[in-house]
Amino acid sequence: MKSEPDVYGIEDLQRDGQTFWGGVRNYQARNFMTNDMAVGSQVLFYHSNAEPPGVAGLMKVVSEAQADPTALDANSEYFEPKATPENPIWKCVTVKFVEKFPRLVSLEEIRKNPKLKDMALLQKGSRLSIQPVTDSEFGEILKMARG
DNA sequence: GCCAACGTTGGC
DNA sequence: GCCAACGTTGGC
Repeated sequence: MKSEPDVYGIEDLQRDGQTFWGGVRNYQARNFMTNDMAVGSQVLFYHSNAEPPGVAGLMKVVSEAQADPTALDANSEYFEPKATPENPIWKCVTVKFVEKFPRLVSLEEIRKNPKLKDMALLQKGSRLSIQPVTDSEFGEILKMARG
C-alpha cells in the first residue's frame, strides 16, 4: 500500500498504532482490499512521492474492508455523492503498525534485484496505490530490509 | 459504445 | 516542474 510520507508515513502509523485506510478512489485498488485482504494479511508500507521512494515498513490487516465513511461525508474531500449507507461504493481495511524497517528498501534497489523484476510495482505505468505482492517478493523485500 | 478531454499519479 | 501513463467523464 502506498502513501506519501508527507501526508501519512510509516512514523505516523507507528504513532497511531493503527489506521483506517480511507480515501481510496480506484476500483482496482478497492478490489484488492475487499477481495484479497483478510484479517492477518501482511502489507508492505510504500512511501511514494518521497526522496527516495521505497518500502518503509510492515503492517497487518486488523479489520476487513468496511464502508469508507469519507464517501458519505459531504465535508470530506473524498465525498462520493452516489454513495449511501446501504451501498457505500467505497470500502477500506484497517491496518496496524508492525514495524518500521531498520532501513528503507528503495525503489532503485527493488529495480536492481532480478528476483523482483516481475513485481507489480515495477510494471510500466503501474500507479495503483494498492498492489499485489507475491509470497516470494514479500520475503525478498524483508530480506533486503534486514540484510 | 466510442473517444476526446481532462484530472491524477508519481518518478525523475 | 515536467510529463508519461492511466482512469474517468460526458457529449455524441
